[in-house]
Amino acid sequence: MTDQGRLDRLTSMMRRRGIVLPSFEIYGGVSGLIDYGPVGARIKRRVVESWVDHWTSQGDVVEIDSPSITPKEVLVASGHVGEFNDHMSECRSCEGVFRSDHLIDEKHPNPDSLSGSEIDEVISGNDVTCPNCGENDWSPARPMNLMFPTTIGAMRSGREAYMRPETAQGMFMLYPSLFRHFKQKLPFGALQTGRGYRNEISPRQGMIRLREFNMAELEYFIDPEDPPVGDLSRWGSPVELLSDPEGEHPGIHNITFSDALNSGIVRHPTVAWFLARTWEFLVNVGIDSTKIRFRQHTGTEMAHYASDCWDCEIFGEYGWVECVGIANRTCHDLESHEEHSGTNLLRGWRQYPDPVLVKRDVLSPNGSVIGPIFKSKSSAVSEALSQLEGIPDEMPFELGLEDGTSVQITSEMVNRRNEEVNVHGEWFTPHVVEPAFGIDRIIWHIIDHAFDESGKEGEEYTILSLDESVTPYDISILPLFDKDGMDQIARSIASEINSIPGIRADLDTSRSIGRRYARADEIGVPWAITVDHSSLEDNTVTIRRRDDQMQIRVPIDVAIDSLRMGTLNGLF
RNA sequence: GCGGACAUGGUCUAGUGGUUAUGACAGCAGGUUCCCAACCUGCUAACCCGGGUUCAACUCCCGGUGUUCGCACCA
Repeated sequence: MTDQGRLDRLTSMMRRRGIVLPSFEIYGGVSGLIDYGPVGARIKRRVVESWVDHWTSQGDVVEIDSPSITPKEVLVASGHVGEFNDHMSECRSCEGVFRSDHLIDEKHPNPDSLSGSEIDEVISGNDVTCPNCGENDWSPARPMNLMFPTTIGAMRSGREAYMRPETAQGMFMLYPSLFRHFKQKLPFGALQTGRGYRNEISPRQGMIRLREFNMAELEYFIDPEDPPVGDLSRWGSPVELLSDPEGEHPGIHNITFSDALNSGIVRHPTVAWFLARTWEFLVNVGIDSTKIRFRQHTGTEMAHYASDCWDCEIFGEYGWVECVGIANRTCHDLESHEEHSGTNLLRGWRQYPDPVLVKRDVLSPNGSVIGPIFKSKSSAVSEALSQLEGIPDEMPFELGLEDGTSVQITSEMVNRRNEEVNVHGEWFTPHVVEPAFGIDRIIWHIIDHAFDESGKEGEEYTILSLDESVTPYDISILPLFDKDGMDQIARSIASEINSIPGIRADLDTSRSIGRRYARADEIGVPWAITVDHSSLEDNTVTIRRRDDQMQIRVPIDVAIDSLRMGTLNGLF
């Protein structure tokens, strides 16, 4: 943590200037919910757009968009209903509340797997005392799910559902469509940005822990036997990696991504690629590269779905904060959804380099004999015959059926046949590498890192030195005086600039010019055009650069064209 | 969720059981000013919500909500 004053000034500024404010404030506010105001919403839009661009520019990643409301079955399969569901036990003596599984960690090999009543049995059978007051007087364990429950449809026929705790399930639901879209070839990825909902017990720290928050997640589907290996040599500078203290390379490493992979600190090549691309994104939107580090999860803190996980942490006013999680979710989700839904569409096809000729003996059922004998059971008999591994040498033999019963098969019922087939490939469940971004946390740190109070000529002065890709406005248009024709020129410049797609100008006409520069600097507007008396005579304006307050004079059309082309810096 | 502290214009704040509830900054209108929060005049704008005590509550009490600190929690 750094000095408290700066955090207060920063959050005050963000309220005052309409960046981020508490929601529903006239009704007292709700903790864990925030609004982006007129300035903040533009910053957020640009951060999200940069993020989507960053990943879709890879060419094998597409954007999708799916509902927040998610039927319960989906979240049962994903594990969120079960695992996401911590039990809490309350001490009747001191009213302390504790996670039940933590209380019985040492009394039971796998406390996570227990139901509420089983937990209570373990607690009462083991003389578990309250860590706070030492008493042993527990109320029954209560499940405390962090998801917001809701109902789809009205009345009793409604279907149980939850607000999604992550956007990732949307990508898994759409896997069959994505597989077709990518011509049935891995690897490919899909991403979406949107809201996620977690009913946090006690959200604190402003926009760091929210109950409704903006996520941006990418699911990258790969063949685990042929994981894509990106070119990591593009990133030459070392990055801070804190590897698993229980792993093979414990400790802090200052190392390039490429060396981290080669030395085995990062275990998976595709994960390494996403670490590097994540770092690149963060730096591109203005995160200070010296305040980024990656931390590998230990086995015990890993989410239920992940087999390997790195957090990207960013340092700011709240210390090191996890802003991105990069997880190798393996085949967990797709496999579980296949099982729960009964579909077989969540697979990838692995083509063999050369077809493999497979010879095998099969017993093909003779329907005209089997039918009359087994009647309603006959289709089960045929099915069992086709599943048979290893053909019995002697007839008759006992054939086990799926329902547990068995039947006598005689030689008249089957034809022994020698089958030869060319096998061209095989189905498998793809693995998933997932970078999951907390957009609100990233926006916080972008603004934190840009918030520069170093002052100007000894006076207090703040500049929000945002990267140009995420500023709320691209430029301010300032008539030196709001009269004498300067107002007219300023208005027409503003409207011409605003007609350029994706570029926004802010026209500010009130109070002194210095005050207006200060207002623009405070919210990070990188450029200002000032219309003055000379503009009336020769159609020139001055362009002011936020970061050094330098000014140059150019013709109006040069200013606008350079803004359009993004080449204003070249004029200085 | 527990315990403590706190809650006054947009922001930061002063203060009182009873008169018109401070001040600064920001904002608005006008004046002035030929480029970096200047100055002058005027203006807008607040006691978190609900109960209770009291002749009278922004002030005291209780509850709620929010903020914050510590504990717990953070998949």
